[in-house]
Amino acid sequence: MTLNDQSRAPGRSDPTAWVGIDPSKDQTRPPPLSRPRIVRAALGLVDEKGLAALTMRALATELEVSPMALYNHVRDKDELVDLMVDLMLGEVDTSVTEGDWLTQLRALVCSYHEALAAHHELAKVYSVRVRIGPHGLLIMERTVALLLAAGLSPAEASDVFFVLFIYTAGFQQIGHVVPRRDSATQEKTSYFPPLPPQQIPAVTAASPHLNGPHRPGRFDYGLELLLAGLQVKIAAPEEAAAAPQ
Amino acid sequence: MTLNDQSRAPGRSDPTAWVGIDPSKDQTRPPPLSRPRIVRAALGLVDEKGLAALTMRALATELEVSPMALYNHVRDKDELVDLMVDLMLGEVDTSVTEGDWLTQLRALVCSYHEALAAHHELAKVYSVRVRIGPHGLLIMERTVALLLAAGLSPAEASDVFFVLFIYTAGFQQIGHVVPRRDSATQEKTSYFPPLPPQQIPAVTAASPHLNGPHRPGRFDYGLELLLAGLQVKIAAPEEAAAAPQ
DNA sequence: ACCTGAACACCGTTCAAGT
DNA sequence: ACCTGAACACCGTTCAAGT
Repeated sequence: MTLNDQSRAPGRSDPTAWVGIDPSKDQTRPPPLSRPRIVRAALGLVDEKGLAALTMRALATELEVSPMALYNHVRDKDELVDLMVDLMLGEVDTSVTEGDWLTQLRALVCSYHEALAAHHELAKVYSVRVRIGPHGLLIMERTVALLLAAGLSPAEASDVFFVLFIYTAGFQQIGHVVPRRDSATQEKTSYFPPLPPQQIPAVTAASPHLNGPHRPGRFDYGLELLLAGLQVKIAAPEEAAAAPQ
Repeated sequence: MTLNDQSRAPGRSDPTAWVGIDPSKDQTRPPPLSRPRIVRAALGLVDEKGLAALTMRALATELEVSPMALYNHVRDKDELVDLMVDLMLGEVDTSVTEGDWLTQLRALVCSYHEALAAHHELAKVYSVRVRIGPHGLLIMERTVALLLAAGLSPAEASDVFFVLFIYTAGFQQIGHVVPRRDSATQEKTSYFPPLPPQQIPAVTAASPHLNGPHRPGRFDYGLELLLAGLQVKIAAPEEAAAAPQ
């Protein structure tokens, strides 16, 4: 369940050993191309240089290989991204079984959050679509199982799963308020367009908290909000079915 | 507050009238290029053909103009997208002032959700970053004001704003589980990789609800979860400050 | 089976030139 | 001031050819 899970083809000896090259400095004579090696290199590239830097051509030069060589191991860029996401999700700890369902659920979602935060450039890719892989399926299974254990119906457990999933994934992509560039001076200005403060008193009052990156405990705060609401729904399942609107 | 808000340059007469062309079929002699006309055409293009179809070149041919003509009205594609997002956010109804803060907040978030759902291809763009415009700022102001009216501190109101914002925007991008393509047969298979059902009992039990697009009331369900949690926090503000984890 | 170079059909954007 | 065509520096991917 670590990053290295997919990295070693079992039973294959080090191909650089017989040449007498120190295997620790494997940059000099790179190991042969393989699906796991490509995926790990791609994740490293995105972590280091951002999602926009992920280019089949750039990845190929990183691996010291022709761009087209990649296509022998990966159908296209879409499939590569799917594999990268599942590699990232392999870092999620799904093995916690101590405590009640709420404790386990909180631990699971927090671990999911931490895996996404550790690769938050890749996490942005959720925006497009989710093609679920083995690790993603395992997380799904554990989450839904805990919600069923809490007494929810399969339909309601699915709804809650999606809410938790959407909040956690969305947290990585949304909300980082970027300062605007002043169209004339090119300089970064305030994060909101020039409006007199008296027209936006609430934003002005909360300005230091609304600006900039997320404050450290913000994810946990929202998660507790969701879990508190969940406990309310479980305690009073009748009127919770339909929204009062 | 409608789509047409930016569309009419005030006091400009119809440039096709003097030629004797029926202004209703304005496709024959297009009106002169302008920032609002470009932005509306771009939004129409994305709504109709998807986000990937938004190309400066495609937009230019849609407007029957050279690609480079657009750059006289728009700095680059990034700025165009910002303008499109703010046009979309102009559809949000921020004028509801009846009822208590909770009623107003629910109405505001629902209207926000509906605007995004009406242009859900464009809504995906939130993934990258948010460059807030005048309409976005107005929504921010109304939301934070309602939360302050509910008795929250500026810091906590900011946290809640982001949670609502992340959930609503994230709902448009995340969770649509796409079926995988079988790597051999090219046919769409189940949305999860082939694992024996006894290894994923919870997913199997909830399978009809987890698969496919979101069920109709799912957004409202998650919103009520959040609002229920919010009411709990407001009722017991002391221990709510720090997450128990 | 795996890798390569050349080429195709695209992008966003710069630039010099037109009116 | 506004628009144009040509060109630049990129993309992902197909194809025919090599070993």
